[in-house]
Amino acid sequence: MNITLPKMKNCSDCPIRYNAVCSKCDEAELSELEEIKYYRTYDAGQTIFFAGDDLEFVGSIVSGVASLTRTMPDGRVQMVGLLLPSDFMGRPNRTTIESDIVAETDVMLCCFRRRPFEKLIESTPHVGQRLLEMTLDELDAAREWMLVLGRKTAREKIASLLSMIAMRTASLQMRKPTEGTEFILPITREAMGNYLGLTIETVSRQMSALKKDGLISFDGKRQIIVPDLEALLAETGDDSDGGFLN
Amino acid sequence: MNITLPKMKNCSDCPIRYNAVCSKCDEAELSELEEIKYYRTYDAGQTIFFAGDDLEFVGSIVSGVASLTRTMPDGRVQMVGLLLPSDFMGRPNRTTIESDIVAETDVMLCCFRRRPFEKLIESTPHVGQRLLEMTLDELDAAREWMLVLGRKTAREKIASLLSMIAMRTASLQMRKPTEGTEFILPITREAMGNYLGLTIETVSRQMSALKKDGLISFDGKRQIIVPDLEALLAETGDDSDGGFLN
DNA sequence: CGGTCTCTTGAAATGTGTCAAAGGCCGTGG
DNA sequence: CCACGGCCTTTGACACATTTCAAGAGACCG
Repeated sequence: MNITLPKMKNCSDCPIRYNAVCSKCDEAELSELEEIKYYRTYDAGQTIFFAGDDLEFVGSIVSGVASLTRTMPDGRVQMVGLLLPSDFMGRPNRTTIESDIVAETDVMLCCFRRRPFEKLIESTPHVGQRLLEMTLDELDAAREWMLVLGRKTAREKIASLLSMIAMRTASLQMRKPTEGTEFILPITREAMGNYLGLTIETVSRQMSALKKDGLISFDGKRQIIVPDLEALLAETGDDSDGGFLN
Repeated sequence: MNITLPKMKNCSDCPIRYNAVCSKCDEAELSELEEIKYYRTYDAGQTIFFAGDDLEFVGSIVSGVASLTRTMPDGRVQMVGLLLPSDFMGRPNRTTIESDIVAETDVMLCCFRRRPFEKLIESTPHVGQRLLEMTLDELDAAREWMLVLGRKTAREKIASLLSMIAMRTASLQMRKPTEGTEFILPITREAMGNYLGLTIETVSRQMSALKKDGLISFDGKRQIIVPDLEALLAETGDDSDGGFLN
């Protein structure tokens, strides 16, 4: 899954300028950041960090999708986070990382070496405040996911994942999500299974079942068409349109 | 499950002074906090906030245990967080709360009305910095739990929960956890099930199985004795002593 | 056009849930 | 002091969803 990487020179051109950890920064703060930032790119499938690695840098996803996964000694894998453009990767004040971080698609990162970034948090409050907000949002998302993992059926899990991606895609495109939506699944069946705590066979079966019931259809393996998002949301087990639509 | 509530007048007597959101504050900052703080107590079983409630205050757990739970429309329940002494409850910059918060034991809170606290975060950086640290730790814990929920068997789930509580108890008592430990389970079987994504019957069966295998024994229903913590850890499916022991 | 990888589908195995009943603990009231 | 009722927990039998094991289909690439 190749995605053209944005070409940029400075922060004002940056596609995630108003969503990333730097979004609250004024011009002065931004130029401080600009001095220490650097870009890195990864190909789909490449591992950005291995669990246990020294966390030499932190940064923002500029484009692409990366996953955080934990692996048990016997090989069972659970995805514990999905990093999308503008999401922050790594954490200050921690020298090692405890999950693998893998580029699910081609990924471009805006990086800061960890130490200088930590100092920057102390000196420029807006970065710390924004990072707190983003971390709280991630915590909410993680908790939402705990409900999915702990209590939902396989069909509800798949519907939840597809709805989440559909909602996000629709909102990026500034469209009312009520009518039909289509999007490209940025992850493989295996990644879906690892995200949802299911085997790939179960993922496949439930995808087929949703298709048979007319809730989704495919265009190829990855392009998903959702003719009626509300109908799909009804399959998630959550409150109908649980606050998403309005 | 009753716990005697600490009697205090000011922050310097506070049992969580060096762990809570205020732990980085100097004297000046502390007296600012002191002016706006107030205490509240709840009986075991009482709900502190209902999902959807207006978040009028935030605060720290001074003593006791509270849980965060989400409930699906059909009644399925998943616990998404367990708040222990010094943990922070609520979040700044969010007007409503999306989980129920329930006192699992008698609970004492140190509260701040939300608005003044939000202002305080902007003015006293140490509070915000500490809150960021604590939130990042919670996020790590939530991710750890996603692995438990998504990929572990019932037996491994129970072993993970018991190990976690045993480790924490041992470290509070400043004891090497290697040899025997005993502790009081602060939660009911139902709460265990809700935490682990299991029914109470499965919890009960697995507890019995662990007992039959000599990994734990009971003294009453709630007092748990762990003769050999490493043996219990080996049942969690994680790396043997995964960084906990040292 | 053969090889590899991902995905789909089928049949059987199994772990956990569901339904049901009984046991233990504890406070209340006779 | 004992009996009663309520609540939490345990245990059993059976049902069922998901996993496991296995084979085949489809897509992509050299």
